[in-house]
Amino acid sequence: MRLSTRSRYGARMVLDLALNANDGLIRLSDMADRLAVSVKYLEKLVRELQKAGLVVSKRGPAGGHELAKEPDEITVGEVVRLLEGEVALTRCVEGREECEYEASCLMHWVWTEASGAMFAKLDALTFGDLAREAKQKRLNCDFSQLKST
Amino acid sequence: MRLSTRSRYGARMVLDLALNANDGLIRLSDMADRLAVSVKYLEKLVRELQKAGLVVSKRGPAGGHELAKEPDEITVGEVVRLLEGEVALTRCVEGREECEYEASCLMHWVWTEASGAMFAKLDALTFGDLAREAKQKRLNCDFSQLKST
DNA sequence: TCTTTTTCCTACCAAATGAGTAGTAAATGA
DNA sequence: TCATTTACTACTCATTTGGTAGGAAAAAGA
Repeated sequence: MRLSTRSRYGARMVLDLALNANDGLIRLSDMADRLAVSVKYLEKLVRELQKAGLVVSKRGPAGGHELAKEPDEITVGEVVRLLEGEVALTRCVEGREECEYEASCLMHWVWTEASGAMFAKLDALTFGDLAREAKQKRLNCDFSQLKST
Repeated sequence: MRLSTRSRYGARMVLDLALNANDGLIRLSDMADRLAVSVKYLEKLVRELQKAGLVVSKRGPAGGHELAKEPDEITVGEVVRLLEGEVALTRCVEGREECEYEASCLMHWVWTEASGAMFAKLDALTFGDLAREAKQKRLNCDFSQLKST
């Protein structure tokens, strides 16, 4: 029951874009530096954010990426749901696949409740909130120094 | 971010033991029938419940398993934590491994909050609660019929 | 004591998933 | 045209998950 690196890096990336929103388009190579994640991997993730309409990108020199919406309009839950392949605690809760046991299955209800509680938290939190928090606490959210240690 | 079958089957098993507590020792083969899971796999899981002091077992004819505590004293969270290898959303939150980024990492806090919310639910729910609920709703929690369909 | 029934234990295995890389094509600005 | 940057496809490799196999040890009854 681990969040995949996809969500974690993806969330870091959206936060990075939110924090650096004033600098215009952000290059992946810069983000890769700050986030301590390979360019190639971020590339993969950013395209998903893009397809979901969270990020817009531009190619060529002076190209890069930026958020397509206000940070306050992007929730953490949204990003996690997007990048995390399997978003519910159990397959049956997700509703993709039907659960033959559902009717007689009490546990089904338990898992639904539990993942509901988690997403309630994540959905209530926007990247605007996080960006403000980071600024207030003077967190630069730059992992590049720490990388070597 | 999926619960493994270990937790799910494990929780089903504890619930089964709670529901059939009056029948004395429960054999794995019976549970395997009701839960629609192989004996071999349950065997593996029950031993972990046992080592954690949730279940006591006896060998030989008329042997079997039973809960070592009252169902009301076993929470769902406890069982999940036990059987789920990785219990926090991220490795760093779990605290096993130290997170070099922790200090400057806002996301760290987010994941902590989210998994906290989930476990708050799971920890608040005992198998006693579930057993009463099942009885009240007349759920027998027997998956054996459904298996074939 | 012998047999049967049950749990206990150690390996092993196959498929899926996760995490990431390689290589190339397509824009774009100078 | 050339350097730079994203876009895309395909592949790889290690780890995890979800089991299975085969037997050993205990216990109860005949």
